[in-house]
Amino acid sequence: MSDVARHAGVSRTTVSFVLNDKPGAAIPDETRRRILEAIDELGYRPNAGARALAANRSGWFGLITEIVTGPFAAEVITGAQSRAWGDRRFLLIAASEGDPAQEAAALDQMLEHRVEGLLYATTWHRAVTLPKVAREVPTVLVNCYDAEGELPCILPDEESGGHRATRRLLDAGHTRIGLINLDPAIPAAIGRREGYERALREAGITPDPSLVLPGWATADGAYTAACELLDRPAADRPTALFCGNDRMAMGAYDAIKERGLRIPHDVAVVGFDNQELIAAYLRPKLTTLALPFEAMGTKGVDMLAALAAGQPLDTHRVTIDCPLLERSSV
Amino acid sequence: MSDVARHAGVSRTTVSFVLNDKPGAAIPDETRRRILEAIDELGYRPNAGARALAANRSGWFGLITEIVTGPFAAEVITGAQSRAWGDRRFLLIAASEGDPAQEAAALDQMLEHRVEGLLYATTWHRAVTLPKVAREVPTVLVNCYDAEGELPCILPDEESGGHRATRRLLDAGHTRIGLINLDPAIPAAIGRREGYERALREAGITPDPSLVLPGWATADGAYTAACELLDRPAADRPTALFCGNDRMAMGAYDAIKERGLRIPHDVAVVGFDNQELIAAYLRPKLTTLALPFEAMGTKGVDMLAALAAGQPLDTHRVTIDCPLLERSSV
DNA sequence: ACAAGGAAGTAACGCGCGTTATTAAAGCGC
DNA sequence: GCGCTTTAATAACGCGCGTTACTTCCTTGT
Repeated sequence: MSDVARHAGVSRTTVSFVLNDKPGAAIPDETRRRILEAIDELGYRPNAGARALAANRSGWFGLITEIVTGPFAAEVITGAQSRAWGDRRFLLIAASEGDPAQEAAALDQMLEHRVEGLLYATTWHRAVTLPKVAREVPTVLVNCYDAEGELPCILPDEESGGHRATRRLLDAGHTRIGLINLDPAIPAAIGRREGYERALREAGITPDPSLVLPGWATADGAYTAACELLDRPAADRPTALFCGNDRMAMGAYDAIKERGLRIPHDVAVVGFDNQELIAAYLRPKLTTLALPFEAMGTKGVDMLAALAAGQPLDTHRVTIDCPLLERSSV
Repeated sequence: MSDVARHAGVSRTTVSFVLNDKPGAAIPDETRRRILEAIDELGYRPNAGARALAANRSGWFGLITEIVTGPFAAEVITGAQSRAWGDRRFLLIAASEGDPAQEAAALDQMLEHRVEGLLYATTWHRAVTLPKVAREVPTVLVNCYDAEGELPCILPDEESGGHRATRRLLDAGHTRIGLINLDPAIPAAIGRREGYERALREAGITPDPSLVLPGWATADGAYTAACELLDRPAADRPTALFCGNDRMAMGAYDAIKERGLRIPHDVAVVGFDNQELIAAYLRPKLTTLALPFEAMGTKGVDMLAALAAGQPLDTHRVTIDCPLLERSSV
């Protein structure tokens, strides 16, 4: 920077002023031009670390995920990344791999790097408890919530997702709709079932509990559940299946095809999660709901930016819609 | 740090010495203990940015990928991450999204952050040309190579992968093995075919070109190719299919099942890429080869660390084996 | 007794930059 | 010509730390 100043025949301070567009500093166009020219000629590049030190503003946000591998974390990263870079902020990413020791180490490093905020994302919607050092810095939870309800969090709107899926099947003329659910105790299963039942009631149909079976989040479990539903007498048999996730839809597909039934003519299927590799390559392609991971990532950075700037949050608990992706299974 | 020094009754220099285990500095245990105690009591945490500035060693490596989403990039990140954190180095990750402007912007930021090395990873094995600013810093290519052959690169060993897959099928007793290949012009397709033919020749079988069909990297293309192979007269019909990737194996599965043939009893299948969501959930589960993305990521960081330390590289072009994952389709 | 040498610790500079207070020059009204 | 304001630019300090050169005190050997 001193070289640039010398080259342009000004002081280092002046260079700093044009570099930062310092408001209140009166720099004639001619001087500014000379400086920019010198920067260009010398190939000068400001040192981000030194700027951070001097300005007491690191520009870093931390992002802790359970696993980096896996489509979900990657989407959160993508969303957070794009939003952060656009704002000239940067993401220090770490994976805890579910190991508290690694998580603590990651947290330590982040604090040493003086992150201005922390994003904590989980693979599936659930409750978490953070180490208390995390309180030293603004923190936002993504796809999870803390039991005490103290930290702001961003969650998928499971209920409206369940409603939207069911509604889609109702619109296609189905009235007996089976729900092959996840583990019934987890928030996703609870919310989606609520949405499912609300959609039915709104259509004047009383939800039939015998049409709701757990599929235990596996293709095999869903296959078993689907077999049970499809082997009922014609009058009791559902003409559509809403599956808790896409892997389960895969199992359901097998059960349906095995019986010589066609998708979607005989049985329609809606999945959940939009795992591209499954949903887009099943035959026929699977209509499913997407978990809004990318949107959750960008929203997380937004909230962090607000918190880091000392602004209050309008909402402590944000839910984001799960959009329906139409393919060919309905 | 000054607070810690005052609290422990020593100078800041001494604190720095114990913090960095400065060799040659004689610190009595008693003094060291007092200092560590003060650190603990005051909750002192060194400022990573300031250390980097003073030591003139940022500790950052840059990682540029085409897409963050998608299983491949995520694995590279995982591998690089774990290796880097273990070495107290950190990864500044950016996605180019295939956009040269974004790529240039990312590169700029990385250089401003004074990365000590750059990892450039692509989604599929191919040639690339980097912007020349990338030459300002040690660079290693991952899953790609530069046409000039100047930059060190890490590539999957496609040939040995093709050999291993074919060998597995030969060992299971198959002698007529169909190859439903990727776009025949890309390095992956060429290498794998070479390995396939070498394995056949080693088993005393002359490769039959009519058994090699392009599947164009899609499930539909592979379905078509598989149909063509399976509809041949029994004597010409392959009893095993080696598919260019797992999505194509999916298409092959459909063709096989449609004909009432069983996997693996009537037709065995081997895929490539190990896309967990497909391979592990197809029924039966798919035996496939894994692209060693994670290993490539860790190796990349290793090479970068060596380069950043000024050590020469033993090999300019590293290939890494593609391990076989046995499941139930052979 | 004294020199030599090691142990323990420190003052002071510099890393690359942002920022504040201050100065010097230029413009303006009378 | 003199005061006053605006414009243009700078010297100097501090951010939090690593490091070098230097000082002081204590042993040890003869």
